[in-house]
Amino acid sequence: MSSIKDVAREAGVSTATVSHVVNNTRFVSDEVRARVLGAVARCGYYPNAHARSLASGRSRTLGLVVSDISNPFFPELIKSIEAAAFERGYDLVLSNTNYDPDRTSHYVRRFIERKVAGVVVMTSELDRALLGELASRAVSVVFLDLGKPGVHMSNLSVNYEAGIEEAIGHLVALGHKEIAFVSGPEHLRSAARRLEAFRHSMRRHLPRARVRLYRGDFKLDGGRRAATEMLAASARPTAVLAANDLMALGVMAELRAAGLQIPRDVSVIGFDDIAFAASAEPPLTTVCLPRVELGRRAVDALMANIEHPERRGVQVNIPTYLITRASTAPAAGAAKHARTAAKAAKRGKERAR
Amino acid sequence: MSSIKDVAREAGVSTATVSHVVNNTRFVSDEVRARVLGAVARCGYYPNAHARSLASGRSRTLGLVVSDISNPFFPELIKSIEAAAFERGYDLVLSNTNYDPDRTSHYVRRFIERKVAGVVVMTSELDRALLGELASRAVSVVFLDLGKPGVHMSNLSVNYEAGIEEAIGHLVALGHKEIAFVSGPEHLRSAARRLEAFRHSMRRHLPRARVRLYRGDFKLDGGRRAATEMLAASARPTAVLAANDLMALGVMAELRAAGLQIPRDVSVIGFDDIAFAASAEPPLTTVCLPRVELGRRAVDALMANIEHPERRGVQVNIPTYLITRASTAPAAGAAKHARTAAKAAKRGKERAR
DNA sequence: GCTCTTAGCTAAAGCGATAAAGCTATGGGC
DNA sequence: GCCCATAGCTTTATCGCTTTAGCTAAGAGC
Repeated sequence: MSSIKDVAREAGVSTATVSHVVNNTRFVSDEVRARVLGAVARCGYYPNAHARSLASGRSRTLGLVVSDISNPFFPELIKSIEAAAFERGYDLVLSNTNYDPDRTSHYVRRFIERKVAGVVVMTSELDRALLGELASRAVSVVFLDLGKPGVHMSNLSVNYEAGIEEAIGHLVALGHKEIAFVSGPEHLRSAARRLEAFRHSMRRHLPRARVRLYRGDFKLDGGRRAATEMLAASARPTAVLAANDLMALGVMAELRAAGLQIPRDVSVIGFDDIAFAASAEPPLTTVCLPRVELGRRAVDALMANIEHPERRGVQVNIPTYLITRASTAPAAGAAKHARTAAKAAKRGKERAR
Repeated sequence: MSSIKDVAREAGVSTATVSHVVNNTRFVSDEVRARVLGAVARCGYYPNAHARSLASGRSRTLGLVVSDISNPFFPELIKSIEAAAFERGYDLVLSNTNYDPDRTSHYVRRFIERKVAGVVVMTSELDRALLGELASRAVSVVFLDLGKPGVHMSNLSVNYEAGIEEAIGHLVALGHKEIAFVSGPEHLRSAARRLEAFRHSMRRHLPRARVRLYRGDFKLDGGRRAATEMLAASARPTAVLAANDLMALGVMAELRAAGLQIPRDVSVIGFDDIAFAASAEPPLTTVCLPRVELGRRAVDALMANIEHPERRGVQVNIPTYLITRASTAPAAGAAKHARTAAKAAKRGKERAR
């Protein structure tokens, strides 16, 4: 394919001039500019991005590290990051780590080899050693609750506390005292943060309540299993807060399969506000983690780091807030429905996969 | 950062030798190899991907074009494509077109500039002109129902007919005669193909039935609106087939909100088998479009094109098949034997999975 | 009328790898 | 003992661009 030399020859100018016309890096007279543009069109010239990056030392590429695209939390986030990158003329290289640290470091290495301008880290497998590796090569990084901002590094700090505080406040205001929490995989930082926020809010609102904890997996099934355990226990909680929407949906499905009604018998609150939350049956009350904003601000912060490498990274706070829908209602006596619930639970089991 | 020259100096060899050690492109004595590897480690050497691509003319990058990541059809597909690309040492550049042709061609241009080895096209905004643009620059392409295979181009052909035929057959066996179809946006090829398959199957099974068509948008709301229209009509269909799961879910939600029970009053079948289908209330009977396989085979085909540019692209057939869950039941008033037959079939299917 | 800017271009040195071609011991064949 | 293969490196051209320094002509200043 034709290179800048061919275009230069065709236009009767030097390659430098072609470069300046193509990149608008220097004034070129209208007449010459027109000639160059004509030649570009006639040659079907597309600049070679590799040659360009090699010569300029820059690459207009961002790396994105996520742990699992198929987790409904990510698609919208990725979409917003992709859109922001596109607007700025950056390409996005996607990496899905599947929570695997080896794979993660493999990807980091590739990003370095590619000389990406920056990387957005939306997972916690990427530890401080890897972050250091990136920073030492002047790759800008923006990460999610992975530490403090530093040279080339900005941090997005999600205010889990605010939303969870609102959620617990909401439940307490509705008269709930027996509130269960379905947590995420404990090795995930985001799960730990959510749990911590829950504990904190509970101490504040219901200091003497027993802490009912169920360990989940951030997936539908984890919610299902937690609900099954709840049903098997002697005293059911009147409300459950799940560490993410997927589990909340699982909880609702299992509870309903057991013949309970939501929110009449049990109130359920999720976290994240994935698209399905609003369309669930009943629509799920949930703590919204604004992902579109998160993505946009991630790219904003990254760009600031890229354009001003001398400045330290920034700390960006991402709010969370409660969206009240129909899965929460005033607490009622749970005892009343205990018997029918138990029976229904049996039927539900048979039907369950 | 240190380049191949620094490593060569440090190891006391030529850059060619370093290159051969790093890439395993030629035999190098154990002693020298060890020296080079030592130097690589000491220098913290990471080869510059751009220099490499420029010199070699290859790039180990794939482009992926999708129309909307936030459509639940895509995440799993992307995940499988990403995994296949990673295994082969290729990076994936993601592009989300939002169904916008301008954006799409912008991306194609970038892919060409980047000298991507191949691009996976999972959308139909990318027309034949753009495909030609890619092919003429020796970029391998694999696309979804966008035309015939050709030089550098392979086609993945989804057998919509098979699954929809199964679905209609299933409904007819259950005694349904009034079957409605909720279609997708008509300008999307995949929507058109699904509708066509529906029409064809209906002609086969119920040649004299009135064709009940509702125009949807591939989103939850489209399903909702279609259901609202159904409820408003004088005669309700006894079953509805939606062109994708999202709309099927929307149909179910709206129908239930109107007090109908599924599948007792209306049977619903979706298309795609997104993750949520199995967890819906009731679990959705749907036509599965195996996305993990689709992604894997897309990358396989692409790799074949890349590794054997002289060979013509191939035609890959992707099957679709019905997964029977709990959203379908015999039509009210249907013969009893149909009911038991259907139940038996259902048990068989679920076990088969 | 001569020098000095300045506008507007060109020349050419890299960027960091790959890869074709070339060089030099070493050892086998006879 | 000589020639020739071969193993194992090195030399160096090249990929296609950016970018610094430099060149030239035209107009400004006095």
